[in-house]
Amino acid sequence: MRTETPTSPRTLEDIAREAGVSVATVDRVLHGRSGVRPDTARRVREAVARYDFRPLRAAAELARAKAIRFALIAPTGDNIFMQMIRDQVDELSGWLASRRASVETILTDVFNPPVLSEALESLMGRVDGVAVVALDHQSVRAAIDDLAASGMFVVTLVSDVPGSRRHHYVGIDNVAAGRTAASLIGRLSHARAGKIGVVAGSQLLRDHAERIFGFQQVIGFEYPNLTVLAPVEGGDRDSLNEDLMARLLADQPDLIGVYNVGAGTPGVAKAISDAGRERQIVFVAHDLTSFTRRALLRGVIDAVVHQDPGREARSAMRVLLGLVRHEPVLTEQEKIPIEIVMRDNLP
Amino acid sequence: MRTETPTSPRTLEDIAREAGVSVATVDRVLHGRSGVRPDTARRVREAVARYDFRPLRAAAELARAKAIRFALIAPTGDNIFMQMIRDQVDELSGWLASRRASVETILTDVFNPPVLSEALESLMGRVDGVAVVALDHQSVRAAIDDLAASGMFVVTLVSDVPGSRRHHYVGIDNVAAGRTAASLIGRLSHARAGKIGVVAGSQLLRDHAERIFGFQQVIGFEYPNLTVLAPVEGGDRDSLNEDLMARLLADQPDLIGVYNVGAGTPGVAKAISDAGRERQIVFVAHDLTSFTRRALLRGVIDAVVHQDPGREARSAMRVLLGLVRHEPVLTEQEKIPIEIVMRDNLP
DNA sequence: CTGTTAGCGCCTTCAT
DNA sequence: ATGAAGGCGCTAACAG
Repeated sequence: MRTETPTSPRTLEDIAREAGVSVATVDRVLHGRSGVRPDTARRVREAVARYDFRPLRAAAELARAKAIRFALIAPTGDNIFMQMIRDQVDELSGWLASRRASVETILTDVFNPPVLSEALESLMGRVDGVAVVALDHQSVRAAIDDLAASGMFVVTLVSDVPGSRRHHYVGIDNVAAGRTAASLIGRLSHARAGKIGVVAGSQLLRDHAERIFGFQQVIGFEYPNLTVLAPVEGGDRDSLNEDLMARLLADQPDLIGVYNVGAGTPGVAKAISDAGRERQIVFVAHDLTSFTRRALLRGVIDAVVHQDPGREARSAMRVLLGLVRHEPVLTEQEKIPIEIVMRDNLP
Repeated sequence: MRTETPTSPRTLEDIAREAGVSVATVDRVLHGRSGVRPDTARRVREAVARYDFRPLRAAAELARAKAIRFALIAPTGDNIFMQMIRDQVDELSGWLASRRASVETILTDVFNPPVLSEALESLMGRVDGVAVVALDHQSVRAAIDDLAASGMFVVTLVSDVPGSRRHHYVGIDNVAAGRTAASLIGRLSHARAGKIGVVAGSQLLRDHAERIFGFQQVIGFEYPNLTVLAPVEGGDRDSLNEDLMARLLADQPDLIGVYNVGAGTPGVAKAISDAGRERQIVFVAHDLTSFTRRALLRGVIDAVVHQDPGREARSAMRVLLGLVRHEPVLTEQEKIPIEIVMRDNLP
């Protein structure tokens, strides 16, 4: 049995001949430009439909070919996951170059609203699109809206700014990610009763806040045997996280699970190891890095809730390029899945 | 702080001028074609390097532009996952058409080696590349080798044929998938002791055999409390699977987990539900479908080991197109991850 | 061994 | 409202 998808047969010129008009007119109809009598437009559309005509992308690209400039705004500092994002974007430079496009990476203190919004504003008129790891704050939202209003394309990355006029968000559904972490801890803790510690970077980060929300929701509804302690905030830093975690372990003898919402996982892990509680505590963290990979293999971490930085980087650049070229965004393909990584499906 | 990736500045012609040669010579060097004196080649390469020159893809594509034909060989029958693969490939027809390419889907009895290899042989000279869901059998391997030798590109899909000359395999690591299923069942069964049932389609299918291997390995080494029963084979059919599963449940009162390696999950699920053992048995199956999605939500299935059919379809077509155009395959980007899907990270 | 040149299919002024 | 024609950058056939 066979299903065929024949090659679209002809070119603009064939369609033009078929419809009894010139190529320029076909082009106008194809791009919905004005200046075509409704009647001729119809004839053209019919010819297009009859042959299932699709303009050859390569030719269109070549004919347009203008240099395009993008920017990536990402946090300074040693957050490994953010480094991976930056590296992955850098690795796209070849891909972009062969399309007459380029990215410029701007590192900034993302935790500081005025600094971040100034970095955004500084791009006005200098680039065609920006991908930004953003804090969800009034002034940041305003800056994004400004840029969008000026005709620039804005994509939020990893953490969203929902109220804003950003054109697209590239990242996981963080509420669902929190729920996922909760059900992992719930199911891996064997119906024992006890307390669950939550370590976050800052609840001002929308992704962190959303994860905590989803986490509490599922534990609260489905695991009455478990109690979620109030989240502690360590600013995504190892040293602070280690102190906070050590105190938690000392204060809560019946702690049976830990959820680290943000970065700084090595600090949390160290405190757990130093307390000699590795095997007794179910530990779920985010994002696969060289550290979390080793910790999974050693059994310190039980599961990682992951988002693929390579995929996010590619998606961001692909979406920006598509927006600039007025191509439709394939939402299905651009959705970033929440990945559960345990020892045996380590990629 | 800023990192810049400037747009590659110029065109073939600029490089030619810079190197004091003609565009044709630059083109030759760029594509490693013969007929260039080593010395001039060096000068060209230097100019290319100096400007970090990248040829504009769109122009190259346009200049080459030949119609390309692909085929997909997939199983007949009502296997939902295979339907999804077919649908996803069909949905790429627009993407392909705008690149002067097309796919033809050929349905065949993949379980039958002679039929499958004949279907493969029939493509000889008719298409430029084929993606095939293959049985790992002597005659199939021979057919693949024949096609490859004739200059056709062959990609195996979902299930690999390792000994053959196929150019690429698009699909998950099935041994790792089996290990993943095992550690899910092991960890979700709360250290209880008991038996684990395994239902497969056929051990002649390489993917099924590999999954079983990985599964037994992990349960054997890491969960001494669990015993894996001999796999039963239901040919991926619901009705047969249901019977087999019902018998298993009747015969094994201490059955605490079930791993369904292939399709026909509804049959297995029905037997478990009818026996009233939904809550007591840890059930892990493969591939997210409308059925497994509902079963996850209802709690009948505890976890699904998934591979994304859309991603596989796109990867297969992208790789084939790349092979035909002699572009390098980005192995990193084309790797298909093993996804763990539980209720809370349902996409 | 190297250079010249005519396209590839579409977009975009500029005329009409 | 419509058409004619010159590019866009690269490839490949043909000349030298």
